[in-house]
Amino acid sequence: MREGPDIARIASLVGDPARANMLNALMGGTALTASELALEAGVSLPTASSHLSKLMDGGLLTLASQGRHRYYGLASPQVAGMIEAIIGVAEAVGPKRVRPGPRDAAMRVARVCYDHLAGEQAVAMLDRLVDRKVLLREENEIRLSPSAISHFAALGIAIDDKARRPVCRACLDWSVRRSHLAGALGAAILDKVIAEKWARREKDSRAVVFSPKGKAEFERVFLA
Amino acid sequence: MREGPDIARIASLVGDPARANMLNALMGGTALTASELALEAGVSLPTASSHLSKLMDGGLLTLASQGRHRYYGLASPQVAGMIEAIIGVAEAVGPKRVRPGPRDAAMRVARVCYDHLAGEQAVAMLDRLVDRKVLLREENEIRLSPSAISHFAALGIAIDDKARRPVCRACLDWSVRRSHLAGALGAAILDKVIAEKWARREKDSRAVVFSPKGKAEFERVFLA
DNA sequence: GCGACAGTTCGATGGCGGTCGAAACATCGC
DNA sequence: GCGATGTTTCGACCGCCATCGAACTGTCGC
Repeated sequence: MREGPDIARIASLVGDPARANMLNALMGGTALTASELALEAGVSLPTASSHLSKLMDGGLLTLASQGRHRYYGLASPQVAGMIEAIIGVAEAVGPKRVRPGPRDAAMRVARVCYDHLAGEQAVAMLDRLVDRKVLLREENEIRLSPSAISHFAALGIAIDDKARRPVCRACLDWSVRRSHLAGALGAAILDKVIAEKWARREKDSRAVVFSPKGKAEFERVFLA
Repeated sequence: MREGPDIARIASLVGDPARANMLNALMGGTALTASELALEAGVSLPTASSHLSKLMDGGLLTLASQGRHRYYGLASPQVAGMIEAIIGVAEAVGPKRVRPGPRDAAMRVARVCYDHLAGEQAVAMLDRLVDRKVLLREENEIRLSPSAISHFAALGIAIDDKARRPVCRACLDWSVRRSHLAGALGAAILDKVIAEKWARREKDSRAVVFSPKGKAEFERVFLA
């Protein structure tokens, strides 16, 4: 009966289907407006608004007002991590709806996780960067090697290791059971993958689909 | 509106205060009976029973019947990991009830996590075992070094690397932000700590409190 | 200024689910 | 067998909360 942190409060926020759908949508990393989230969750605008204010109260979301638009996003990578953990259990526990459809398969290969790349490709990339000693992996933390800054600069990715946000972070993958690269660097790499049009984001999904040529380029640059 | 795994279903199971208390209690690692869990959650027996069957349906618990006793335990380390992740967010988000009381402080130093030791002491122990190359850490996995079996045998811990359960696993700590040792070996070490009376489990809490002498012994053996 | 659009607040409704007491069921000790 | 103890099932009650329509607030374009 003694209780530490109010875990039920947090979990029940995620426990409503409408809110869960919203959070799931926000796992894509881009902040969304109330109307978009209402559509995503399949509820009316007033209902969505009520849910959003609850999620705000609970500290799970951040809000950025821009004119008459209000963009909601996940409050922190930690929240994203929690949701991934819940997804992991739901996957493991409810293989009832086992339709490993094309979208599901695509998700395993590559998907967006908050603001960086996840999935088999992302796991392989981190492994390779560590092998090549561009990044140094120690326990669950990842650090830049001395050569990292010039290495990424050559790819057109500027690393600002003075920024408040950690440059590298390990993020556990739920499909593969290993880490991929999160943090500012992970985000920058995802940006590059999209900007170079190596891959495009699947509409209404976290899946990231590489074009044949894009895949080859990505592998040449990050997996060679 | 498209949905992958049923995340709301899982989260709502954790989202009820009574069930959250039960799960929290089971994070201690020992399986408990329905009556104990009812007491823990502060509800009547029928209510507890109903909650327990829901948690079973949801795949979060396992059940071991022994005569007229029925012992409930967490279904998997993955479930334990999810709960730790939720606790982490609840801690981060709700610093309203900031009473870093003695119990909380003790929890940070050492506590039980499912069936193994967590907290600062546990993190330090894993670091040291890796430094001494008894264990090998690679990404998020931990492996035995060739010398590990004899090393632990000398401490009275037999390692069965043929068993189905992984011997070593990394488990992320929510207080410290790094890994500690889980898996069969982690469990065996916790057993030893308790059996040697180096520490005792705080009543009704996950905290593990070392005696002065026990702490010295533990540090001599694992942190030297 | 005014109309259009984005979003929130209010009020009323409905249903799901948590709650308990009583009774049924199961297993133990003897 | 019998009573005692642990546990689940049943039935009824109650409250909370998700839901929506309508009205209100705020911001933009012009």
